[in-house]
This record gives sequence, structure tokens and C-alpha cells, in this order.
Amino acid sequence: MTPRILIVEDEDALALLLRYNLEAEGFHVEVIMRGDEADLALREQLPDLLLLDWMLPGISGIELCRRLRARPEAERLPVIMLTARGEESERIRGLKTGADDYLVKPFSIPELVARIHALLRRAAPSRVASLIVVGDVELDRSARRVRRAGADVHLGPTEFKLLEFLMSHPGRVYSRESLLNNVWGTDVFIDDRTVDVHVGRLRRVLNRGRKADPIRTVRGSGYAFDERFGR
Amino acid sequence: MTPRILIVEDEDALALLLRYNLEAEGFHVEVIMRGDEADLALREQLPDLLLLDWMLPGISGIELCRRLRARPEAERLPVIMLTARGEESERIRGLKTGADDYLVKPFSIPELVARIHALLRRAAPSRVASLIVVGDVELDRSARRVRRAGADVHLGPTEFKLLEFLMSHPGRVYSRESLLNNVWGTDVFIDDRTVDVHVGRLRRVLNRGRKADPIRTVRGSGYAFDERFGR
DNA sequence: ACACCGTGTCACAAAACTGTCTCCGAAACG
DNA sequence: CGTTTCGGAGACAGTTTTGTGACACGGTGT
Repeated sequence: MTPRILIVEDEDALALLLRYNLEAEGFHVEVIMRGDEADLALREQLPDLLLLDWMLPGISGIELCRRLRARPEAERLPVIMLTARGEESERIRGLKTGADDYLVKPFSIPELVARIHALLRRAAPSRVASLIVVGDVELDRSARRVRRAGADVHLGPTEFKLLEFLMSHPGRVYSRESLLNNVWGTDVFIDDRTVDVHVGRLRRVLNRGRKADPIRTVRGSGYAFDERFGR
Repeated sequence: MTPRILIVEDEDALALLLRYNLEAEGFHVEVIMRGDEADLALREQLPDLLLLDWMLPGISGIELCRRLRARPEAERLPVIMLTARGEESERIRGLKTGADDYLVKPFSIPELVARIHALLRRAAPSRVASLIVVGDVELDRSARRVRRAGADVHLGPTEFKLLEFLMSHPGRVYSRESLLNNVWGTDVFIDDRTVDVHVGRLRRVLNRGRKADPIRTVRGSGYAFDERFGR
């Protein structure tokens, strides 16, 4: 249940500091100090999040990240890169390699923690594959079924796809345009506002007789499934 | 949402050709023909990509690029240098100055377009690195959400963009004019004082029931997000 | 042929947001 | 101090954006 974080960092002091703080934050932390050892360990088991130093003995963080991204099961593993200031100019390369986020040393622990939470929140659902659960809303892709507080909720095909897409990245805001592209498809010519109507219908049936609405309207931007919903 | 490209090129014919083709490609193009004017313009607002001629009246492209790289907020701005054949030997100097790519005239438009797309793609993740944290204020771009001490704070679109801009360079003081350019856009005609009103609204909702105010007013100059805030 | 369901669009109402004004106190200035 | 300049706050009217009921259309099963 508690997220597992793997730290790959060769500096003793920093590794210790990170372990201490992240464990205090309630994470299950593991530290490896060499790139090549981390590579081996990652073949055995994937953590929920990887904290990767840029320069490492054995294999560099960049190379490690590149190898990782080549594995389909690690495709969505959140990776945060740590770099010293001098290496900063290469940050573009770092992100291109597939890191999800990027911190320049020295960084503040609260900031790191915030970023970890943000990435975990976003990554969580995708690894569960067929069942997405947020708060009291469950969506089962393979069974094409949605439940609210355990009770079945009947959705039309479009409403289902819409909810599925929104729930696939809880918290993330999608523009109407993006929703049209991802739910309806890119080749259709449909009015933006149609999205509003479907969101409205989705809400009506999903919230029937309930007060809390898991779908957040973001004025001027679009809609999001509230990842904090029910917490 | 369409990427904005600034072309700095003193040759009429080439400038026109570029504008025509890049606009056809769907970019929002602006052309400036003098180096010194470009320098001024770049202080006001940064484009998404800069197309820079090597030789320019006023300030040379090299110098412009060097100045640009000295500014932290312009660090990631993709820059493509254009050089005449005779200058080609100096390519190393060009890249060393901080250009991300360079093209020798005459070049083919499709190649230019391809490189532009490549650079924009590469630069993209940097803006998606979505979380900014200063003190107890978190701003999550992708979720379009702001939290103060962990609690959600609801901001309107303009307030959000304003805070986003201020927080993207904590400590830096922005004039009202600069804020108008970067938050509202260059093409609007709006009173300076409107910025005050929005800062006021932002403060009210961000500090609700709290004493510490992370936004610093610099009398006679503008506003800044206090980088020491919370430390 | 008919009832039914899911959809896309529209029009109107409600809600949220915006830019400007005015007034007032605070800060600089001599 | 008296004066002037500048920024903060509330009020307000206009605009933009979103929520929603109504409606028409097409497909499907009966």
C-alpha cells in the first residue's frame, strides 16, 4: 500500500538525507549507490517511483533511464532526475531521455516531496490496468462497468469513454478539444460544447441523489476528475 | 496554443519567405529586423522559439543569444541560428554561444520546418514539468490547481496565469507592463492598474485567513513572488 | 410502423470572471 | 508637516463561459 521509492544516488550524505525524509513521509525507501546495480535490481522488480542521480558509477542515470524506457512494463514508471548545477545545461537531454521531472541540486525536500506526490497521483491508475478506483467511484474497463459506492451506474458508450479517459489521469485537466480528440476521435467534426452536454449527463447519472461531484470544471480550460475526491 | 516564433532577420526577402512559410505551417510568426530591437522585445516577452540571423544591424545574433542565455527564464528557449556560408567556419562559436541548432544559408524550408518541430518537441516537456513549489504554495500546471498549505485554493483563469508567471521566477520583480505582456498578451489594450486589481484578488484568495503574504509589492516597480517566502 | 435509446445542436439562464472607476490610506518627498 | 504620488479595496456593469432543458435525427429491436 505504501509506495515504494528507489533512490539511485552515490553521494552518501544526500542518499541518507533523502531516505530519512522520504521514510518520514511514509514511503518505503530503498537506496542503491551504483548505476549498474540499480539496473540489475530494476530487472527484478520495479518500484513505484524512481529517484535517479544524473552521474553515477557503473551506468549513468541517463543511460539507466533510457534502458528503462525501452521496457514496456516500465514505460509509465515515474522517474525524477537529480542533477548538479553544472550539468543543468543538459537538462533537455535528460527530459528527452524520458524523465518525468527534473530537480537541480541543491533542492528543497518539501519540493521534492510535493513532486513525488504529484507524480504518484498521476501515475497510479495506469498501472492498475483494468480497474480504476478513485474515492467511491470504480470503473472496470474490461467489464465496461461503473460503480458508485458499490452500486452499478448505467452509462452510455460516450459517457463511459469520457469517464474512462478522465479517470485515467485523475487530477489532470483536459480541454474540450483534447476530450473530443481522445473520446470521440480526431476525425469527427463536433462542436466543443457537446462535451459540456455529455459531462452534464455523466454528472447527472453518476451523482444521482448525491452531493459530492467528482468532476471538476476548470473555467477557461476544461474538465478534470478530482483525484482528491473522497479523501 | 499555437507556438509563437520570433524571426530576427534583416534581409527583407528572406524574412518574408520565412514568415510566409512558417505561418502556412500554422505558427504564429513575428519578424523583427534589427538586433537591438529584438533585444528589447525579448525583454518584454519570450516566444516559443527564436530564429536568429548571425549578422544583424544593432546587435549581432551571437551577442543577442549570449545575452539571452544569461537570463534564467530564457535558458530553455530554443534558438536556431542562421548563417551565411562564409561564416560557417564559426559554427562552433555559434553553438557554444547557446544556440540549439544552426542552418547555413541557403537552406531548404522543409528542413527548417523539421528542425523547428524537433526543437519545439524537445522543449515541450519543460513546460509540462508541471509543479512549482515555493514555501507552502504549490502550483500544478497540468491540474490547473493551486494549494496553500495543502488546501485547495480556487483561482480564476487570469489569477492563475498571473500566479503561474510570478512563481515561475520567484524573487524577480515584474513591472505591470511586463505582467500585462506575459499574462494578458501583447495585443491587448488594458490599463496598468488592472494588474493591481488582479494582484489584490489573488492575494485575497491566496491568503484567506492567513498572515504571511507571498506576493511582494515593489513600490514604483511592480510585483514579485517572494522567493524567501516560507524559509 | 413504432417505441426507445443515445447523440449532437441550440437557445436561454445562471454563474463566474473581467476591466474600470472612485475613494481612501500609506509612502515618498520637499 | 503639507503635498503629491502610488497602491489597496469595494462597487459595478459588461462580457464570457458553463449548465441545462428541449428538440430533432438516426439506429435498433419489436
